[in-house]
Amino acid sequence: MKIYNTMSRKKEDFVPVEEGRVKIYACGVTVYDLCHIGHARSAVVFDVIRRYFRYKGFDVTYIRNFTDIDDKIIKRANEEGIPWHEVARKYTEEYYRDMDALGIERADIEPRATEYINEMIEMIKVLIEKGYAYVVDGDVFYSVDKFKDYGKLSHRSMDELRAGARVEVDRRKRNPLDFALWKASKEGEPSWESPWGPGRPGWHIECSVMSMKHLGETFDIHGGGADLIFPHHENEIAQSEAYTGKPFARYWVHNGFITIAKEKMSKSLGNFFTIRDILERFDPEVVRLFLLSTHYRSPIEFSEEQLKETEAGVDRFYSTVMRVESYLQRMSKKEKDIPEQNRMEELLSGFRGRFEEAMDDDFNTALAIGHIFEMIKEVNRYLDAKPGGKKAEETLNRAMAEIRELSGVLNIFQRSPRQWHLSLLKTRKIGITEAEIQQKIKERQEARAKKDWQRADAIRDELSARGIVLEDTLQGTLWRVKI
RNA sequence: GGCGGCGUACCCAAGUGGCUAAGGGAGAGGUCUGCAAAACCUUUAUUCGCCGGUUCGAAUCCGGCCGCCGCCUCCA
Repeated sequence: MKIYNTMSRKKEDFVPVEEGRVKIYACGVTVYDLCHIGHARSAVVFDVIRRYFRYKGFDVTYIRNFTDIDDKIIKRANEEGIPWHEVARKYTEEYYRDMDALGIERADIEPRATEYINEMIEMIKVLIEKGYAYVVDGDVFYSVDKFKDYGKLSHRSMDELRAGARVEVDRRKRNPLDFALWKASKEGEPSWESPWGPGRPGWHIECSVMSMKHLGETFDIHGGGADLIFPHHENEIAQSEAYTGKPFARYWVHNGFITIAKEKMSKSLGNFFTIRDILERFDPEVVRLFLLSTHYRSPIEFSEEQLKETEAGVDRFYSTVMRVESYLQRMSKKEKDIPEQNRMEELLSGFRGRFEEAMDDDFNTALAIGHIFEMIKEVNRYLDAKPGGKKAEETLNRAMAEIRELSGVLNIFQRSPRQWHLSLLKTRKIGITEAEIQQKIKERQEARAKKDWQRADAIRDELSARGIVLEDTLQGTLWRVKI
């Protein structure tokens, strides 16, 4: 497997610290508000990375943290007039609601910063002892000048960083780039006792502590959104490596941004869509496929248009499943020699290899999805040749099983066509039940039996006006939600 | 200002030295159908922002130019 490492700016062969095991730490969210689609991207990307490692037979430990104490949470608490831990609790719950919907599996360990205050204090103590940190009025700062490799992840020298600095300088810092390990709390703010007085941890220290505690001093993959490269991950490296004297993470994996009108989606620009907003109008599987249709490091331009196109893609899959199921129900038992049989078998036998090749190349989900759609096309083509007999039945079953299994690694295409369409009925807010649709189909069937085309078409038009499409097949009439 | 990335058809998007430049969406024509729908077939890039260069051979490597974006600040 090859993985692009932000540290080396190259794709590297993946060699785990411990054979057969992979330890992943991905930075999660600060729970102070609803998540937007950018958070969803990061979560989906690492969810797939984790699933793919597992598929490859690795014993995976995956950690995703929650930052449950920081300035934004405190600010939010003041705005809403509730305690800070209520804010954290509430938005952690909302996070799960969104991520569960998107098919993101829970991480193996989901640590919260506030559960590790003591460990953070211990680590800060050692950093002070080792001369990497200093105390000023109850604050503790990390001294970046003491860490010779500072800037190695973001590929910037200290001078370059300083030259571009746009922040107001805290005069108490020895170097403007020094960052807080511990922040003294002001009156009324949440605080924990520490050797430096009451305060709370800086942002970066939690990830160093929690990853080390659960994954050891050196682990395999550390990642998150590309905006975390500097300063967050740079600072984590400085803290952790100063503390242990060992390399922190071996592979740094960062996902690209979601853009709107070519600009990065962000809170401050106000150009963001929450996951909640989007799930009001699109099925979660559509969102998931959309996010995986582009390589994880490239930017994705978010648009309604693109989601609609993706929706058509999901529907294409489930339509094919419907078609296969319906065909299998009453296909001819007679063996039939068709040229498509060889073609199908050949394509099918290479499918898994193509899928893995794509995924082994830095998790190229876009290409992998391309291969899945190619197989969907081939299955349809095969059906058009009207194959018959035991061999055809086996071929169809095998093809669908394989498509299902490999799609499962991406956690897409796992439902039944019926579930998909029932879900669409809900998402589209079409006020009609399946029973009502079946009733209409029955009425229309009777009209068709009498060759009363006018009546039959009227029923179909009526349903069509409500967003339901009917399909007459040899095996009966099927319904779908119009895409 | 410094550092980095991107520019592939009408849209999205793989491909980073050599088979016909994947796949999806959209449009047009056709097959199938009572008519449809779905599906399939054909069609829409002799060409990969532009200009040079290296090479037997480049979308892929090098140089220049144009355009867009990101990071250097909290941010997924």
